[in-house]
Amino acid sequence: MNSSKLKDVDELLDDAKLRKTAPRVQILKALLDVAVPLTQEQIAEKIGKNSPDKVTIYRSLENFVEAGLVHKAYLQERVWHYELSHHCSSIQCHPHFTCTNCGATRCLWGKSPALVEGLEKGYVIHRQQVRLEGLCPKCS
Amino acid sequence: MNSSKLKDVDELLDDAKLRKTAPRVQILKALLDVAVPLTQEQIAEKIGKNSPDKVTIYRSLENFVEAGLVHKAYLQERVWHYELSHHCSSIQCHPHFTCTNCGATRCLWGKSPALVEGLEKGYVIHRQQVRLEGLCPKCS
DNA sequence: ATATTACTTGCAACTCAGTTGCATTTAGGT
DNA sequence: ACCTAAATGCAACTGAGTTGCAAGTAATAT
Repeated sequence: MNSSKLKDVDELLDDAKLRKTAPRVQILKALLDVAVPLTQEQIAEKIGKNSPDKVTIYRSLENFVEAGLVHKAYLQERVWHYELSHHCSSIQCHPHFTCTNCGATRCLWGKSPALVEGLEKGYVIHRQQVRLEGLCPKCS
Repeated sequence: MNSSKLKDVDELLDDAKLRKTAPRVQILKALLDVAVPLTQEQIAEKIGKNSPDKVTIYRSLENFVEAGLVHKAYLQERVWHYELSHHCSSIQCHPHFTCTNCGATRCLWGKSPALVEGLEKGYVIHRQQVRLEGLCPKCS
């Protein structure tokens, strides 16, 4: 926790017009700390023993998603991962690469493929998500 | 159920070196019948009242995935969807478009974006998945 | 054709990420 | 300081998918 980060968190909450509560600050700081998407469980672990209840974490994350602060992605089986959406275009987040051997995930900033084209008239694309599976340098 | 389809199913199972059992034939026929990915529940519904147990459906689908006959995709929240993989490249299935209003899903055959490039040395891509959300012509 | 055996199936009970209901607490305006 | 809508925490729930195990069956060997 450093002061510049705290300021960021305050600004994020202000801009999103969300009340500044302890759990929300804790959760946002946890997300600011890392460069990869986290699950509810990982966030709780990162915050430590005075972490908010898991229900509160889920609800806060949902608030953040509604406010556009956070993106939600499926990376591994049956678990949501959350990450800050700052620096993502609204229509397309960066791709995620997950190693099928060690499970590590990497964000591929600036490597988004072009948006799918050629859809019939009437289709409106709100979001494109790209997920990659394979082996990371350690495991290949 | 028509004979050409039955023949297809037989061939698929033979080629995959899987035993020809009633549940597997029923499930493969259900998948051959449609052009969109189905959930376990939708498959059971499609087969009707003499559908195999849901455990059997899951296990058969898993067998098919291992054999490369079927692809698995997350389209909606927390539910796996399964579809035949015939005519998919092994590294990249076609993208899927899901309407956030009516929930309908469409397969975008032949509209795959280029594979993500520029990964650091050592990364090996086994699979790229693309998911689109937005509005379909009926809902836009 | 029958026996053998490894593979499959079905049931019941379980797991676990995520959700819901509700009583209690708290942020932020008055 | 007070008030009220919004946020929190606990306990109980939901539902997709899984596991263990006994019973059934396809494909092979006899």
